Amino acid sequence: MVVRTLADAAPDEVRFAELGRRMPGVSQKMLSVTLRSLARDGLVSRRVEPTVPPRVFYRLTGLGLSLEAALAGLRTWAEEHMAEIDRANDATDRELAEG
Amino acid sequence: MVVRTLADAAPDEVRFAELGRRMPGVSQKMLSVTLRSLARDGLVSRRVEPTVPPRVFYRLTGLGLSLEAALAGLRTWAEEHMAEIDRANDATDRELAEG
DNA sequence: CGGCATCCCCCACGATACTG
DNA sequence: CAGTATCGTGGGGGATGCCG
Repeated sequence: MVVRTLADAAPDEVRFAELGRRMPGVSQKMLSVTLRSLARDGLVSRRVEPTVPPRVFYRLTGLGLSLEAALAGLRTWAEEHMAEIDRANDATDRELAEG
Repeated sequence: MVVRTLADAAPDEVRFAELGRRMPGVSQKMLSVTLRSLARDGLVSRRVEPTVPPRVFYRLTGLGLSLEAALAGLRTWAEEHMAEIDRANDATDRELAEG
C-alpha cells in the first residue's frame, strides 16, 4: 500500500542533498548558487517544508522543462560525436609530437 | 563577369579579421584561442594562403556544420524564451526591493 | 595580416567553518 | 538539513607589444 501525506515529495521533486548525490564533483556551494540563479530565471521552483530540520524540494518549471527538451538535442549530438572529437584531438597530438 | 582565381575564398570561407568584425566584443586573443581549439576538435578547418602578407581562411567542417544544426534548436529556444526569463528576473528584483 | 608572447587583474570556484 | 560567510587561489581573459 502506498501512503501519501502532506510531507511527501511530488514524483518530480528532488531534495537538495539528493541533487548533490546525483551530480558528483559539484560542490555544495556551486549547487546552491546555481539553484538560486535557476530559480531567479524561473527555470526551477523551490518549495520549503517548514519542519525542523527543514526539507527543501526543487523541481523544473514549465520553462525549465522546455529548456531540458531543447538541451536534449544537443546532448544527443554530443553523445554521437564525442568519439570523433577525441580522435581529432589525438590526431593533433600526434602531429605535434612528430613535427 | 565573375572572375575566380586561386587566391579567392570559397563561398563558405571567412577570414580572420572578418570573423572578428562579425563578433563585436570578442577580443583578438579569444578569437585566436577559440579558433585553435575548434580546429583541434575538428569543428573548423584552417587554410593558409602563402602570400605576403598571408591570408588565412576558416570554414566549418562537416562535424562543425552538424554542431551548428544541433545548436540551432537551442538558439530558437533562447529567442523564444529570453523575454520570459527577463520577466522572472525582474519579478525577483521587485520582491527583494519590497522586502 | 594574422597571429603568439607577456604581463596582469579579477572573479569563479573550492575548502572550510558556522547557523537557523 | 540546507544552506550562508569567509578566505585563498587558479586560470580565463583583456591590453599591449613583437614578429614572419
